[in-house]
Amino acid sequence: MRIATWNVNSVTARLPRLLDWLGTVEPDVVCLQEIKTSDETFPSDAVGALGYEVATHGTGRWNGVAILSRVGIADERRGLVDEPGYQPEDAMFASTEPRAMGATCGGVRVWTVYVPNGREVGHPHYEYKLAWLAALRATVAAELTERFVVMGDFNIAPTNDDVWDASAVHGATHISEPERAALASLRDLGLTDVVPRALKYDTPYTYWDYRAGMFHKNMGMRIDLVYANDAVTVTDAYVDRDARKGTGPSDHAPVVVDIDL
DNA sequence: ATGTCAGACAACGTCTGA
Repeated sequence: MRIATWNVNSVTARLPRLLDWLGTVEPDVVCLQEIKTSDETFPSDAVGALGYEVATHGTGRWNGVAILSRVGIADERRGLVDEPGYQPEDAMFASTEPRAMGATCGGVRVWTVYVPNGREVGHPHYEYKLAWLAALRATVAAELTERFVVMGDFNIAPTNDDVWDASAVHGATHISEPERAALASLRDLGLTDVVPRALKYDTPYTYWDYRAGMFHKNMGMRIDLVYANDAVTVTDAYVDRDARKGTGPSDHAPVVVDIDL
């Protein structure tokens, strides 16, 4: 079975590329992030024409996740256990955002996650990020089944080797010790970081900023991660760097993983 | 590194977020 994760940075803007990519790579299950559509406006018909069932968790302008599957979708669950919300300074209340959902596809319990960015270390959004990761851990702990995979845009580079230049990263988010400790805490549940092959260079980065020619200089980060338990046997994993090339790409490349059941 | 995107709102530019 082939599973994949991709932050598409708007499924509407990316639809032609997404459809081409589905036809070429032929994944069985795809976790999407930053769909930036509501459940009602997700292009389910276009994706469905390729044989995929769709489950979405989106509200519109920002965030949003989805699972596409051609091996069935059951037991959908949206949101985390006691999920924290974000409260901007000018807001009266904190509100939760559509950043996580799970479903059982082809005998594997699959979660797609879009971890909050954090903005800057010490920013309220950074505290939100850490609280959100704690809720993710609690959710995963309660959800662990025989075959389990959580994948998505974690907005954390697990080690300094996963960043082109650790000293240049924005506001030191993505590389801070508390963020990395949150990843380690997830692994402590029995999950393994499935590190993909790079298709070019020796660095399996998954994200390159749109600006300043970062992609062509290979100044990127590995922040799109696949965490699987031991019941999942990985036979191959790669970053589909080709999907970051050309006209109108997302700023993230997909991670594609082949597993034996 | 801060050079690009995307979406919403009401435009034909400005804001927010990444």
